[in-house]
Amino acid sequence: PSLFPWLGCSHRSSSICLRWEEEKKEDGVKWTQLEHRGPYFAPVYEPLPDDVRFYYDGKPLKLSLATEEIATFYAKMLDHEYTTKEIFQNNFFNDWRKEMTSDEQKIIKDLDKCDFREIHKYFVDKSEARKALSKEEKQKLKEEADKIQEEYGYCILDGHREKIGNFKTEPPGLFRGRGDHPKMGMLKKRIMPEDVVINCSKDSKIPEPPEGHKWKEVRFDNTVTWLASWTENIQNTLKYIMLNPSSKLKGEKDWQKYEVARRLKDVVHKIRAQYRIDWKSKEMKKRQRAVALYFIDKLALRAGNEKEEGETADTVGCCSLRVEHIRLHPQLDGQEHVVEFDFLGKDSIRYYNKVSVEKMVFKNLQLFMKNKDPSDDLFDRLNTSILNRHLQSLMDGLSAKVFRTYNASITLQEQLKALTNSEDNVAGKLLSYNRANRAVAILCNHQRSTPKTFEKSMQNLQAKVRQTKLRVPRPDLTSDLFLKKKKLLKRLEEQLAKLNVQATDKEENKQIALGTSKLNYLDPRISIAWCKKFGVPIEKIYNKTQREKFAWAIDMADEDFEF
DNA sequence: AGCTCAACTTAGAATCGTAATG
DNA sequence: CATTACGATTCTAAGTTGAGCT
Repeated sequence: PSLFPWLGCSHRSSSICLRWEEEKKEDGVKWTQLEHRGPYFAPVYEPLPDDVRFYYDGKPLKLSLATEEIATFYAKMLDHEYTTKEIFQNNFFNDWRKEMTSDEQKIIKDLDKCDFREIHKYFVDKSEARKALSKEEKQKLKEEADKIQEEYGYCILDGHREKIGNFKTEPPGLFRGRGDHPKMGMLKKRIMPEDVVINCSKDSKIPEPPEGHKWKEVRFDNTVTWLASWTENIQNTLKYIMLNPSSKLKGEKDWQKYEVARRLKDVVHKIRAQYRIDWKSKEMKKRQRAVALYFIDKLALRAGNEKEEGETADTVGCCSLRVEHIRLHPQLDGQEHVVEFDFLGKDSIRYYNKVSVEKMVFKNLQLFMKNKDPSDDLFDRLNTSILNRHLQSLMDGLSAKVFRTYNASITLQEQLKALTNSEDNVAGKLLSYNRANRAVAILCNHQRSTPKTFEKSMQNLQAKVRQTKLRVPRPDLTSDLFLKKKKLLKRLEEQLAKLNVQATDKEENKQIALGTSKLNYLDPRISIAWCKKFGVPIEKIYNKTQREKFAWAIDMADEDFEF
């Protein structure tokens, strides 16, 4: 039986199977029934034992409960790099002082005189103690967590029991922005039921707020998919409780995303031809649009919205590139018309690339940069809204990010075709798969910091390779002795090959994160078709969670699937 | 056209749990 | 059996998009 009966077998014969689908919803309507228990709130603050003290200017100082709680947030982070940063310290201290009693404010005036070390040690010990718990005690904790998950972790959506993605409110703490964030260290306040808006269906069992509390609001909006929301106090933006990726709602949306990208495949040649023509347009605006689109298409850059200065880290995408982010080289390393990109993108991840571009693009860039300061916008006549409006006019549903999805998926398909050798064993095929995946991750600039244990674990692996090599019997033994060892030889050679593959894969993966593209950019049907075609079990490619997320694709893709 | 904002997807780091190893 | 290593999972920040307003 199908995991996704509502999908029917529409990929094979949509007209016949429509009857399996649920009642078609009106435009914008996301559900007809939604019932849940509301968010699970972060545990209340437990005061420190009396023997764990905070010191000011060398002397112990008993803090009020609220002040102490915020002190523990800082204390817990003491050995993190964040606490060495001046902005972090200042933001923390400002916000902390705001929550102090007036007596405390009179005393605590200098963060440098605050000694959190005893509190820090208390939490380190506590976490050690947790790790050292007996099997039974750990089991008991696990059961308690499972019970909460069971009670709050699911909702009913249109008759199906669905897993919720994030059913807990975010606990209070100190804001940890990425990169050079001006708000790092600010106090993230505790979310109370009075901050929370509940969304559910009118006729469902309305969730009860915790004893003695009220919800901010209960609404019945079936045009949105969230179950609860609140406004976060750092950036003053909304946070939502939403469904898990394994849910039908998210799955269908995911499917739809890849179908849009597949439609782009049909018109991308036309679009490319058009932007080449537009490079010569007499309208500056059109030229900028055409060059930006070329970057988005060729380099898989993000759209690049404008950001409010001073509110977030200074990062850019395509439309928000500044003159200082590129350098033009008429010649470089034997190539012509080279553009050197160097900027911080999403999450302050550096994008560095040297690309040889078409002559017309190069000339246009020179033109766009003429008489500008380094801090001026490269595309001063363009923004994401203009670009996306244009893209929408070229194809229904087309926006800048569709190019990332399209180029990622088509690259995976092409690379799999080029790299897979049907003669290889499963390990060899998996290396090819990972390499194809890696080509996409590199295209999308999905980086990670080299794992702390990388060098060590690489050395361990190399040592293992050496050991295995030593055990391989040598043909210089007398020939019948050698023949007897043939079986062993074969086994060891296989093992050795596998280890070498592992080592290669590991090294190539040092600073590349494969997960993001796998989860968000690669049409899962490509991978599933590949698995089926080459006899690789799907579990080798997708773990349990991933198989749940991609259930829709596992259900529909056969080995002939073409993106 | 430009601005603001809600709603949603995408992202790497931190933490957790378990399998491999000694 | 204890420790380590690593994949899985959780967490929540940081993007994109388009609607609605002026």
